Amino acid sequence: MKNLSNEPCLIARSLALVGDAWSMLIMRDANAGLTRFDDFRKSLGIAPTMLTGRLSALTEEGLLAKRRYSERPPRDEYVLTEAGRDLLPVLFSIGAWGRKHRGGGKVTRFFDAETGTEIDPVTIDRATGAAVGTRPIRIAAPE
Amino acid sequence: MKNLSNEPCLIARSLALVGDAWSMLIMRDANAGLTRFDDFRKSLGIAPTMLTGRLSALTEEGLLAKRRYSERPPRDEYVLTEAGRDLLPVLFSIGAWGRKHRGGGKVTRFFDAETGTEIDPVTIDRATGAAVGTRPIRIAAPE
DNA sequence: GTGACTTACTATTGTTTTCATAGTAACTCA
DNA sequence: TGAGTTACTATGAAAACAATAGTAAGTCAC
Repeated sequence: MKNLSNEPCLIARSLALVGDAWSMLIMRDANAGLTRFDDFRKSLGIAPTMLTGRLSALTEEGLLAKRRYSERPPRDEYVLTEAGRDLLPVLFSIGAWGRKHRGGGKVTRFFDAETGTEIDPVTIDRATGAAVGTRPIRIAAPE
Repeated sequence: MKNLSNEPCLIARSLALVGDAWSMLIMRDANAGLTRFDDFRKSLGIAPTMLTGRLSALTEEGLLAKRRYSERPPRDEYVLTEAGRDLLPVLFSIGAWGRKHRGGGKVTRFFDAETGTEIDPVTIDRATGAAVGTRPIRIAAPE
C-alpha cells in the first residue's frame, strides 16, 4: 500500500498510522491500560517481530511513548500519549458499529464508571448537534 | 492475522471487516458516492486484483451490495447498504483525529450542506452526553 | 553461585499477501 | 471493422506476515 500520510484526505492520513488491525488492537489494549510488551503479546497472540514493528511505528508517530520503568534490569513500557488517548472515540465508534451490525453472542461491554450506565457512543457534529449521517454533507477538495 | 469475527470484543469483530486501509478507503469512497469498479480503481490507485477481492469481501459481509445497472453489456455497481452507511460516523471520527493530530497542509474538508458550517465530529455517550474519553470507563468481559 | 525464571526483544525461515502489469470478455458506438 | 468502455482475471516478483527458537540482561530461591 502506498504511503498515505500526505494525502489531502484526513481519513487517509490517519489510516497511514492506524489502518491495520494490529495497530488498532494495540491502541485498544493501550487504552485499556496495557503497557508492556508481553502484556500486548499475550493479549493479542501477535508474533513478537510484528509487535516490535508496530510498537516502534506507533511510538515514532507519537501515539505511544516509551518509558523506562526499571533501570536494572533495563525495562521499557509503552504509555499512551495524548494523540493515543484521542483514539478512544475512534475505537468506540468502531465498537458501536460492531454492536449494531455484529452484535450476537457474548460481547465485552463498556460502562461509565460513575453512573454505571452502558456507554452508547454516537458521533455528532458539534456545530449542528446532529448525528453524523443524518444530514447531507458537502465535500470540499483543497484549493 | 487470525480471524477476528468471533472475538468477544466488538472493536475486534468490526476490524475483521474493515481493519485494513483499502477496505476503509473503499467505504469512504462509497460513502462519497462512488459505485463503480473503475471509479474506485482510479480514485484509489489500487491494483484490480486487490479491488476485486475487497469489493467481494465487503459485499459478502453486507457493507456493499451488487446492483446490475446494465443488462447488455452486463454491468454491476456496488451500492452502500445500511451497514455500509453506518460506517460514516467511524470515518468521520477517524477524520477528526486526523485533523487534530495530522492536520497540516492542504486538506479535504466536510460541510453540512444545509447550514454550510464545517462538520466538527465528536463521539459522545448518548447515556451521559459526555464526550468519550472525558470520563472513566469500566470494561466488563462477558459472563 | 547455580539453575530456573522473567522480560523485551532479535533471527530465521517459510508462507501468504500484495503489487504492477498485461490480458480478456462482452459488449457499444462511429 | 476497429476503437473504446467496463469489469474484471492471470501472472510473476516483491513485500509483509507468522511461527518458532534464541538471546541479553537481569532477578530470585536455595
